[in-house]
Amino acid sequence: MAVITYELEKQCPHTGARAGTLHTPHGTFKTPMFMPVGTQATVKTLSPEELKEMGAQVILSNTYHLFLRPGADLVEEAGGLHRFMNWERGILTDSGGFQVFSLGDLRKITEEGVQFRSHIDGSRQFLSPEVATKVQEQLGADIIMAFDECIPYPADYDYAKQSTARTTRWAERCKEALQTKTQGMFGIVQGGMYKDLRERSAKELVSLDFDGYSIGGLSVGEPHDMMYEILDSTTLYLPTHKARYLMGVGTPDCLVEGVARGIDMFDCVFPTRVARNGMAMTRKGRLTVKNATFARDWGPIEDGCGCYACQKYSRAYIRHLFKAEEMFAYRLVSYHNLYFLLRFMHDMRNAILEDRFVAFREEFWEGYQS
RNA sequence: GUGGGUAUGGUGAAGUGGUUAACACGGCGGAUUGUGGCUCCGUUAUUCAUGGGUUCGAUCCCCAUUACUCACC
Repeated sequence: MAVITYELEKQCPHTGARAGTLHTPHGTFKTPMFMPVGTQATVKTLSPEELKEMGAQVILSNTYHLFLRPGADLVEEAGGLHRFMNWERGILTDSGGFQVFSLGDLRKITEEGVQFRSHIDGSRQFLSPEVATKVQEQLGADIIMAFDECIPYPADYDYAKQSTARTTRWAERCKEALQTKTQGMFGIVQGGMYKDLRERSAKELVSLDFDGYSIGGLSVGEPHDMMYEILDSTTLYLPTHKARYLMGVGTPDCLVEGVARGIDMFDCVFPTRVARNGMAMTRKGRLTVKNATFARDWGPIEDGCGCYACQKYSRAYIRHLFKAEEMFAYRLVSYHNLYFLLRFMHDMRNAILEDRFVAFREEFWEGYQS
């Protein structure tokens, strides 16, 4: 019996949208879901209590960062990530594959794994399917990710082809390296922007029988339409009885379209990162609270929002905090953005369950300005 | 009171007798999608304290005024 299982509750008859539940050792969660990102064993600026109160279910943390600091041994000694960071709900750890490519300097990739320099102290480091799996076992997340290579965009066909093939071989090695019986593992579909490579990657990973499937290498700079097309030609080959996770996607428009294409899980730094830069997310689109036009705006970030920030503080006050570079500014907008997205996913799920997802999608696009 | 020095955008400051007056910070916009709170991009002085003069031409040279500043009494 697998530790991570997905149960399909309802599928939209007109689109690929699905509502379901995800069973994990730390609880059963509702999908489609958005997973806040807590890179260094903390969702920046927010406490676990706050995350719970806004309805966060699974959060994502990071192998790459925790491997470098404080180290997997230390987290294991602490009793695992859940105890270390005081989060009793679900945790998913990214494998480090993406970070090695986006953060590490002087990386050298071989069949064996990736050599890179730490972005913290420049020291030489090495990650491979076996190391990443071992580290993630020590971290103790409910869901661990296979070690992959995220192909940049654009990438030529030959490179994408050989990289994707290697990611598949690495996935196989991750599966073999996995020892624990209390953690599930997802494989990551790659293939760049090439449909045939996506198909092949998906089919090969499915044959390895993972607990769920991630779609990686998207939202890396390609046009949205291209991403949607590739999504369509990927989910086609994924089993319906397992969770599908679109990595790194988190703007409302992409979430709606991702859900419409049968995605169950998403994660993204977007809501929390832009929050720290003074941008709030709303149903109508982005709102740059630090803009001068809000200097004397006494209303909340978003009318009708039930979040703590909107209940208690004005745009004018939050703008002031940003101009003064006060930390509370980051907290308030991070809170709002995550609350907004979690609420948004919740609403989408209900729409699917109540057979009105198509209308939900239409209404969304009518009111949203990207 | 006497003698000297300095006056350039919101701030700190470069600069030259001759088309569009550096740069930094700040301000104002924008970017941000498997997280450095970082960063990146664009924009921001019809004008060089005020008034007069020299000159074909003055932010730059001369005079006066004003302000600030240093030294001495």
